[in-house]
Parts: sequence; structure tokens; C-alpha cells
Amino acid sequence: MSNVFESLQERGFIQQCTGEELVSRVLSEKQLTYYVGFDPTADSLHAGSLVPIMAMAHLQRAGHKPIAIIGGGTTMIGDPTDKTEMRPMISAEQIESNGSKILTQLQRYLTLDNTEGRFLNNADWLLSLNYIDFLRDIGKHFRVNEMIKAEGYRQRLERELGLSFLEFNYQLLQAYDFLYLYREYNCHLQLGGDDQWGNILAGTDLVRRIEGERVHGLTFPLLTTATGTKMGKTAGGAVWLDSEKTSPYEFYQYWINVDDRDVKSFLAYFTFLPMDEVNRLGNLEHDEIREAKTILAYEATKLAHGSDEADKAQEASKAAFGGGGVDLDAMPTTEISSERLREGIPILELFHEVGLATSRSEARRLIQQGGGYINEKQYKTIEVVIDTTFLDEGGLLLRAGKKRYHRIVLSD
RNA sequence: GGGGGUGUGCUUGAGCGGUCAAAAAGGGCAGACUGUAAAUCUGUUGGCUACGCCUACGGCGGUUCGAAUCCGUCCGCCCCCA
Repeated sequence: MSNVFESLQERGFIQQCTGEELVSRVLSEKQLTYYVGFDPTADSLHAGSLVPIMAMAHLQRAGHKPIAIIGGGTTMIGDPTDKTEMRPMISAEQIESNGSKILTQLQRYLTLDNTEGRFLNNADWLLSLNYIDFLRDIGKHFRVNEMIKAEGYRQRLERELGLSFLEFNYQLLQAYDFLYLYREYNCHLQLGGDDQWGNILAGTDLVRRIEGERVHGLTFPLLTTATGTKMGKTAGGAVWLDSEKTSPYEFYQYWINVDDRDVKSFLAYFTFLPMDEVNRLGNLEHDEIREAKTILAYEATKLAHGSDEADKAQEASKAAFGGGGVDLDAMPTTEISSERLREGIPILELFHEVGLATSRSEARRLIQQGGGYINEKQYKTIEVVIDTTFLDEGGLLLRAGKKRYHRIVLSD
């Protein structure tokens, strides 16, 4: 078994850890079972979730066994470390259905077949807990003075923001998860975002107190991009792994558009390229760095959507930005009846209808400000009416701004 | 349980009863410059059958010629005391 720990460290995955040497040694000596929790409040994972996912994948490739759990039980409480507001509560059915979609996505990166790896919902063991038993068996191991030192709670207390008793219990439940997984699946390691550090420690402490066994925890840095935004967010919202919510083309575009300064670390996090290759690519400068971005985008898309989709996304991108033609199947397309086109469609209506503008007013602004193109020709007046004379090779290519394309084909 | 505060457009956050579709900043979009990057500069940023009309300032009602601005009530959030 190669030394995964060093490899993870080299790639930047490790923020905090319960004893580097110990964890490193344990990971290189024997097969470990480890777990990461995922948030089931959305029906898809997003690019931000890729940090834990990639870390899990590295570990599994090194021979360790992953358990991915969705917090169906804990979600019903709300995590206080998410300081802004309580998480929305959602129904068990919703969690169940979100969970199955999340599982499908995880399976692109991990083997979760109940042998090599598992996928669990903590509602399965949390919901049946008995309050009195829980207080007696688990609650007695927690010191309130210890708990309130945790950053998440401390902030809430210091700023007198108020912290409900419910939220305050979150840590106990998460610690209990670890205990449960240790008992049932011999799980020895929990991974999570750095905001989870306190909760992870609560778990390792609990296992040590009750079972007398030393288990481990490890956190990832919370990534922000060079411009300070949260990793994996764009103007339009999150970059989802679900191809219905974020198409492979858009996914590819997200990665190829990352800030120069993020390229190197993103290659390390989100691809499996060997580190010397990552370093070589990451050190390219000026327009050469586009090569690195192309590889980043391709590799990340391949992992999320498979090589066929990655190929398509890449071709579409090259076509669109490489100079030549732009058309491709990857482009969103709308059918318009030839009859309608013959009668003519006002340009505002067309841009609005295909979704390049969310309202006619927006379409108007877009056009007037020079952001509207048909077949790569700019039209700045809103009186333009599109008819068959605009047809180019039997279709129309609309463009809003530099990067948003939409194709119109005729139907009869 | 008592007392106080607050609720504004994507977000934060101003807002004298009229001149408020609502300051300002951020964000977004578009243009220029570029490398499908960043930074910078410019324009724009509720909708529409568009020099006018409609919908908006937590909900409902009221006062007024006229309310985001005043009153009542309800709901939400927050703080202080218990």
C-alpha cells in the first residue's frame, strides 16, 4: 500500500488531522474503513462536494473502505456550524429520494457495493434512539464546558445570537454516528470539511471514552476561489454534478473558466493526474495556462460524466471558442416551425423565448447594448424581425454576450 | 411572562407623506481591453401591448387628495429582563 496520507497531503487535502504521524502510519499499515457525511438537502451534489469525494476516492484506490453517509437524521435538526441560519427541514421521503440520486453520483467516483464501500443513511439508527437511553449512555460523556469551546457554538454564544437546545445537540448526534459506525462497520476514520473539525473530534473522543479505541479524524480545507467566492458557485448558482441541472458542457465551461491562480490546486484536487504533471501544468503562465485549464476541464468532466460526454463538451468548447464553426449537438437547441419563421419573429421575442433573456426587457437591454448576435452578426436595434432571410445552413445561431449560445432549427 | 427592536428590490443597506421603481455598495448582465483568466474602464440592472401603464417596500385593514414612509392588527426574526 503506497502512502496515501502523503499523497493526500501533497494534493492539499489535509487541513487538520488527529496526529499526522499516527494517521499516516495507520493508513499505510492496514486497511481502514472511513466515512464522510453528505448533506441530503439537495437532490444533487455540487462541485464543492468534490473535495471530500476525491479524497475518498484516493483512499479507496489505496485499498481502504469508504462509507458515505447522508445525514437524514441529523438534517432534521440543523447544523449550528452553518452559522447563518438553520438548515431547512425536509421530509424523510425527500431525503430518501435525494439520497438515491446522490448515491448514483458518488458511484462515478467510488465503488459502493456494500463490499468495497457502503452508502448509509444515519436516519436508520438515529430515528429510533430513545431519549432517556441516549442521555444516559451518550450524553454523560459530553462536558458542556468542552462543547461550548467549539468555534461554531462559541460564536453563537459570544455574539449572543442564541442557540437552540436542538442545535446544540447536533454534535452529540454526529459523534454518535461515528460510534455507531465504529461498532457496526469497524470504521476508524472520519473525514469532513474543516468546519466539521469540532464534531469530528467529539466523535473520536466518544469512541475513545466508550470503547477505549483510538479512532481518527481528518479535515479538508474549505476552498474559496482566488476571487473569494465559494468554490463551485457561479452566477447562475451551484455547479451541480447532475447533468440535468448542469449540463456536461456547462460543467466543462466552469472548469475552463477558473481563475489562473486556482488552476494548480484544482488540478491537484479534482483530477487524478500525478503530482509532477500537476506541477508542470500548474506552473504554466500566460496563454499557455490554457492548456492546463483544458486538461483540468476535460479530466473533471470525464470523472463526473464519463469520457464520451467529456469529449463532446470539449469539442463543443473548441468549436465555440477555437475560431471555427460553432454548431454542435451540445448546444441548447430550440425548434421553430418554418411557417412561423416565414412570418417573421421580432428579435426580442426570439431571444426571450429561447431563454437567452429572462424577460423581454432584458432582451431589449441585451440587444441595445450590443450583446445580441445572430449567426455571429451583431444586431443592435430592437426592431429587427427575424425571418427566413436570416437562415444560415438551414438554421439560426443566436448568441448572447460572449459565451451563451442557442441554436434554432426548423421544424415543419 | 414583561420590555425593546426589526422586516425594503438578487444580497447588504439608506429612505423628510408627495419630485420613490425607491440612495449606496456588492453581485449580475452587456461593451472595450484580453488568454473562454484576472485586474481595469464604460453602460445597464422589476415587468409590459413602453415617453405611458402595471406590480413592488412582511400580511391584512385604516387615516389621507396622496403612504415604503402615519395608525391598528396579524405573522416572522432579533435583543434585554424573568
